[in-house]
Amino acid sequence: MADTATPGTPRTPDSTRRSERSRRAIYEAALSLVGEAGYARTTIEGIAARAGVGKQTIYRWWPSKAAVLLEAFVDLGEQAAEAAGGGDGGYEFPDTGDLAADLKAVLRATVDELVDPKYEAPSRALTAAGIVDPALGAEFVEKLLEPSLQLYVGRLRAAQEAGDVREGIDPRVAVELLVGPLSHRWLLRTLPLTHAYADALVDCALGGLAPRR
Amino acid sequence: MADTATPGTPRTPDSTRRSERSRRAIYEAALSLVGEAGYARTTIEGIAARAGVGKQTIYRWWPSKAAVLLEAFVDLGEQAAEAAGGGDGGYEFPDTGDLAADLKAVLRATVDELVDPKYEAPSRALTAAGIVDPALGAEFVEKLLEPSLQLYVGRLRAAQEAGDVREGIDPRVAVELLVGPLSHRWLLRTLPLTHAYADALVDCALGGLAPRR
Amino acid sequence: MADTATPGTPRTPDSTRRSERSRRAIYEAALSLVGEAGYARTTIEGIAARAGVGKQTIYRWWPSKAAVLLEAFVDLGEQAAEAAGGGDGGYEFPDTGDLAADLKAVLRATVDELVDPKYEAPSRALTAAGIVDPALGAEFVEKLLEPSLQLYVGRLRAAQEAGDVREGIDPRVAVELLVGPLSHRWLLRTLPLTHAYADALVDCALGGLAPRR
Amino acid sequence: MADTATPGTPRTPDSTRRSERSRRAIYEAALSLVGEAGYARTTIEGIAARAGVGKQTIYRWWPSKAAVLLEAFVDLGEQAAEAAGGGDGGYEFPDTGDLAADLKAVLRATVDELVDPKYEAPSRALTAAGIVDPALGAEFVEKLLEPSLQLYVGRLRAAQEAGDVREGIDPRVAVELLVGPLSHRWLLRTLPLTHAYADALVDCALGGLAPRR
DNA sequence: GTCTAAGCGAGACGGTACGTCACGTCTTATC
DNA sequence: GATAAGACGTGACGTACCGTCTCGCTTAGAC
Repeated sequence: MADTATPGTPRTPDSTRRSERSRRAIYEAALSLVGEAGYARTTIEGIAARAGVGKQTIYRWWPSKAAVLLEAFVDLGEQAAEAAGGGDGGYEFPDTGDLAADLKAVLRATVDELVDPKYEAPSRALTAAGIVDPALGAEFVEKLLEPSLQLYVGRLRAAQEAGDVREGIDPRVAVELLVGPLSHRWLLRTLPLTHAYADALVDCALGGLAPRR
Repeated sequence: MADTATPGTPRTPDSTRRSERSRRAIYEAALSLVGEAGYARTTIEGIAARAGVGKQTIYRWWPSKAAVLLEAFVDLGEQAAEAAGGGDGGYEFPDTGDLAADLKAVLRATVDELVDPKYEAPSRALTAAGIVDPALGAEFVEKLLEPSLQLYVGRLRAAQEAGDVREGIDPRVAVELLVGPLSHRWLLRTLPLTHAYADALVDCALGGLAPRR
Repeated sequence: MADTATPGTPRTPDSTRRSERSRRAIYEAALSLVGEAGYARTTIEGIAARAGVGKQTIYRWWPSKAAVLLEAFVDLGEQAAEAAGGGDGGYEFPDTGDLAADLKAVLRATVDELVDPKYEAPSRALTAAGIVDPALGAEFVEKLLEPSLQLYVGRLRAAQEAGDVREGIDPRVAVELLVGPLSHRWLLRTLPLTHAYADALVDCALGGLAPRR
Repeated sequence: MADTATPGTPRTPDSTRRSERSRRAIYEAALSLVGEAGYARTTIEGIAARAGVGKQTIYRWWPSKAAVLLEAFVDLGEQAAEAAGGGDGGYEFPDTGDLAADLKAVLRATVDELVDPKYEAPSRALTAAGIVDPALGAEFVEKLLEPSLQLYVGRLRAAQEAGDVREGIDPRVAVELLVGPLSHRWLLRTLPLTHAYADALVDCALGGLAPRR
C-alpha cells in the first residue's frame, strides 16, 4: 500500500510537488511557438527549450504535444474569462427577447473570433489534431466546444418555451443547424466567413427553405 | 496559355516520361498503409517501400505525404465513378420531384459513406491536413468537396424554380445549412452520425425553426 | 587556457556523460567492418547498426568516418601496447651497439606489420584518407606516425654520438632515407615488400651509393 | 562468331564511333571539378553535367570516377609533353657527367611539380585512390610512375658503368632511396618539401650515413 | 541516296547512404 | 522527489549520387 494515487503500472507523479512556474512557462512557450512557426513545426523539444524546462517535465505531465497545447488553450480561455467576466468564467448568452437578433450577435462574435489571427493557428491545429485523434478530439469537445454549445441550447430552449421556436424541434439539432455551417466554412475555407454569412444563416435557419404557405 | 504544367524555376520533371506503373503502385501503397496504420504512422519511406519505388520518385512528383494521399484519393474516386457510371465520372443528384425525399436520400448516403471504415481514416486525415495547410485544403476542396456541393446547388436551384424553395434563399447557403451540420458531427464527433440525424436536418432546414404562422 | 576541448560555437557535447560502452562498441564495429568489407563499403550507418548505437551518437563525437577509424586504430595500438609492454605504451628501439643489425631488425618488423592482412586494409584506408584530407592527415601523422619516427631519430642520434653516423648528417633525413622507400613500396605496390628489401635499404643507406675511395 | 570484338558477355562499345568531342569535354570537366571542389566532392553526374554529356557516355567508356580522372591526367601529361618536347612525349634525364648535380636538378624539378597547386589535388586524389584500389593503383604506377622511375634507373645504370656508383648496388633500390623519401614527405606532409631537402637527400644517399674510413 | 544501327544528350528509375531532426527514455546533479 | 540538462537508441526526414534503363535525335557505314 505504497502509492496514494492510482496504483496503475506507470509511475504517477505527485502533483502536489508540481512546479507552477514550469507549468505556466510551458503554456506560454507552446502558444507562442505555435503562433510563430505553426503547429507542425512546433516541437516538444522546442517548447522545453523556450520554457527553460527539461523535456521530462513535459513528458511527466502531458501525453502529447496536442495535449499540452489543448491545456494551454483552455488555460488561455480561463484567464481571458477571468479577466473579462470577473466571475467564474461562465459567459452568458444574450436574451433580449428577439431570438434572431441574439443569434446574429453571437454568431457574428464567433466569426470575429475564428478569423482573429491570434487564435486561428492554434485553434485550427487543435481541431485538426482532434479530428484525427479521437481521444484528443473528445477532450477538445468536452473542454472547449461543448460548453459553448450548451449556451446555445439553453437560449433555444428558452425561445421554444416563449413560442419562438416550433415545438417539434430538437434544440440540439437547431444549434448545429446554425453552428455547423459556420464551422464548415471556417475549417474548409470554401467561401469567406463574414457577418453577412452569419446573418444569412440565422434567417435561413429560422425561416426555413420551404415557402411559407 | 502555353504550358499546362507548373513553369516553376526548380527542376521541372518531364511528365511525359513518367512511369505509370510507379504512380499506380504509389497510390495503392499510400491508401493501404493509411488504412492499416493510420495517417500519422504512414511515412513516405513506408509508401516507397511498399510500392517498390525509390523515395525520390515520390519526392519528384509530390510535395508532401498529404499531396500523395489526396491524389490517391481523387484517383480512387475517379476509378469508382468510372466503374459505376461508366460515363465520365459525373454522379447525378436524384430529382423525383419530392425535394425532402431527395435530400434525405443523398444525406443518408453521405452518412453511410462517412462512417464507412474503408474511407473514414484517409478522409479524416486529408481533411485535417487541409485544415492546417491552406494550399492543400484548397486542392482538397476543389477536387473533392466542391464538385459534390455543386450537385446540391443544382438540385436546390431546380427546386427553387419549381417553387419548392423560397425565392430569397441563396442556394449555396441552403446547401451549407444541410451539409455543414453533417460535417460538424462527423469531424468533431460530438454526437452519433445517423440516418435519423440526416432526416432531422432536412426537416429542420426545410421547415425552419420559427413556427409557421 | 580554460577549456580542454574545442570551445567552438556549435553544440559542444558534455564528454563527462559520454557512454564508454558505445565508444568501445563503435571502435570494434568500425574495425571489423573495414576488415570485412573494405573502407569504401564501410558506412557510418553500418557502423552504428553493428555497434547497436544511434547514428547521432557517432555524429556527436566524430566529424567523419575517417576520424572514427583513426581513433579506433589509435585505441587499438594503445591496447596492444598496454597488453604487450605493460607500461605506458612506449615501445623501445633496440640498441645492441650494431646499428645496421638494429635497423634491419626494426625495418623487417615493420615490413611484417605492413603486410599483415589484419592491419593492411585499415592502414591503407587511413593513409589514403589522410593524403587527401590535410586535417586528418595531420592527426594521423601526429598520433600514429611521428611517435614511431621519433624512436628512429633517437637511435640514430645515439649512433651519431657513438661515431657510427657521420657528423654532418641530419638524423631526421637519415630516418626518412630508410622509412621513405619502405613506405613507397607499400603504398604504391611497385615491387614486393620483403625482408631482403629492408636489408638492402639499410646497406645502401649506410654505405652510400658512391664508391668508397 | 557473331561479334567482332571480345565476345565477353558485357556489351563492348564500338570505339570507332566514339565521340572525340565528348571525350575531351569529359577530361576537362573532370580535371576542373577536382581542382575546384576536390576529388571526393567531384561526382560522375557533375562531370557529365559540366561536360554537357549524358551520364551513360561516361559509364560506357570508364569503369569508375578514378579511371576517368586517371585517363584525364595521363592525357594532360601527354599534351604537356607534346607541347614541350615536340617529340613523342619522352622526357630525357640529364647526364652532364656530374651525377650528384643531375640528381639534384631532377629532384628539385620533381619537388616543384609536386607542390604546384594545379597538379597537387588531382595527383593526391589519384594516388590515394590507387593506394586503396589495387587495380587502379597498378594502372597508375604503370602509366604515370614507372616511366619516370625508369629514367632514373637508366641514369643510375650509366653512372654505375662510369664508376660513380658502387658495383653491388641495385639501381632500382638506389632510385627508391631517392624518390621514396620525397614521396613520403609529399604524401604524408610530415615536414616541408623543399629544394634543400632534395639536395640533402642526394648528399646522404650518395655519401651514405656511415662515416668514411 | 537510303536505311539501319550505334553513340549520344537527357533524365526517370530503384536504390543506398548521407547528415539532421525530433521522438520518448534514461541518467546525473541540483535544489 | 521534482527539476534542468542532455546523452542515448530509434526512425523518418529530404537530398545527393549511384549505376541502369529508356527515350528521341544524330550520324555514320553498309547497302
